[in-house]
Amino acid sequence: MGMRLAARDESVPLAAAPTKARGMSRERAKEARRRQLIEATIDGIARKGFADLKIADIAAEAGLSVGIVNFYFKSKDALLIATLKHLVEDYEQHVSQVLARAGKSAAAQIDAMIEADFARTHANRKHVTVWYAFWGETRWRPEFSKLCADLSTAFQQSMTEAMQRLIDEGGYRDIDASLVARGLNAMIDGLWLDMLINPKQTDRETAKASVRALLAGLFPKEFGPRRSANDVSAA
Amino acid sequence: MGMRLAARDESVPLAAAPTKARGMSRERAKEARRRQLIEATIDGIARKGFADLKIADIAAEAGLSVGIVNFYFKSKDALLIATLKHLVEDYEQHVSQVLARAGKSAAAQIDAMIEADFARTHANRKHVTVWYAFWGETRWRPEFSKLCADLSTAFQQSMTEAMQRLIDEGGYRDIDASLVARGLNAMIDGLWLDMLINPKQTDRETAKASVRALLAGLFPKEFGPRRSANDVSAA
DNA sequence: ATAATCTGAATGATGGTTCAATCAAATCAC
DNA sequence: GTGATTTGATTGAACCATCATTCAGATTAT
Repeated sequence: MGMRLAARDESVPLAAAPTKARGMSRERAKEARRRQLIEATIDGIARKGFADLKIADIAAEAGLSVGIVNFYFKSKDALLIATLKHLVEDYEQHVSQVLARAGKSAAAQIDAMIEADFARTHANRKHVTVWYAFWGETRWRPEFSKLCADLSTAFQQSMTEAMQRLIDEGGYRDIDASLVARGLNAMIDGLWLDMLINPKQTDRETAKASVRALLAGLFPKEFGPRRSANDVSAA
Repeated sequence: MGMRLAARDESVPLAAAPTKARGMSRERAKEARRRQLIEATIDGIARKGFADLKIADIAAEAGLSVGIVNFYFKSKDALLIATLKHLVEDYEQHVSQVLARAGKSAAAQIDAMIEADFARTHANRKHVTVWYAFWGETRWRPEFSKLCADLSTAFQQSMTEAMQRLIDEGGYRDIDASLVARGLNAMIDGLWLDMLINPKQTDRETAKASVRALLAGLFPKEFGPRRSANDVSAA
């Protein structure tokens, strides 16, 4: 390898490197930087798109230099995988929290899952944009694929269980819990796409109303027209 | 501009250029090549993904040289836009045909739209893959965005009209046609995503069954458990 | 003969990655 | 404690591989 020494201009001082907070252990500081770069990647995708996202964009978004990315992640690809992993974990945690806070009845749990999916913190333009960017690439990246499939399966399972409980307790006939749960989850993802493509026509509230409209037909006792969301949310 | 002359090896003959069929006018031949390149682009996206698709891949897929792409399209971007336009037009035509063949009752028309969406020719791995690739990029490409939004709006409108007719004629109460139509369309898109991410769990038939399961709850007379798809399909 | 079509090597721009130099924090020596 | 030394973190220019695009020349159709 030949010389690649830079002729640094001594008259220009280097930008002050952001200093870790006092008392923060090196290990924790390292974790914080990784997190910072992941957040910058999310913002970067939202701003520039998946295809146009450069390492330089991520660095700029984080207020750091380009070299730093390969110091904390072995490649751009590894950073993208870490970012999707972060999104998945964040989403799982969000749903768990909402479910734990909700009433234990089957209807309340289903309602909570819907609320979780359309919460302001997650069903916003930035998040939806980034999720669809990843989904668009999933097909050719096995690591993306696995993360998405596992999340989808887990959510599907929770929804099916709650649905089965609702069917059993409510004495409903001729309803396949698994099919309905799959349709419901699909509808939620599709409504996200709608919010992405037609934000004028579909907002969070309209989307939630759409989901409830279909639930009302299947489970009139719990989601019927005379019952409000508050009724089912109460334990 | 300096010389960029190639020292072509005269001993190797150029590959025979595919010749247009006899009697084909130049205008038609040109259209055929454009179409060929668009098909190659679709195959290329399906095979390599949006992010990794090179001009060389498209040319190879079409069995032509790299130079040809910029002869028929002013840029790679223009080719991608033409490809999406082709997909949109093809899909619109497909839906029109299926609707025209179906019975005129509201239920039959709704059923036909579902059948159209899950037809073997369109709800297959290749098509779904490519659509999601485009959707993933839509956010940052106004041309993509407009094409997708227009298609979505048109389909939404047809579905809402049929739904309203079903509600009026069937004497249903407390059902908002627009909300239900939006939910239904969203569910279809979401089931496509499911087929993409979890192909083992979700195939065309399961997906259709999911849609019908929800419709059965809302419109028991037309889609209820005792009625088969054939019943509503008949005029 | 002329125009349209087609080829593929050369070009030039772009952007991921590397790495020598520099800075900052932690540890050590006393 | 204070200065010296080691270790870790950060920078950004240089490197280099990768394409989209161009275009001189070859081929084919009219």
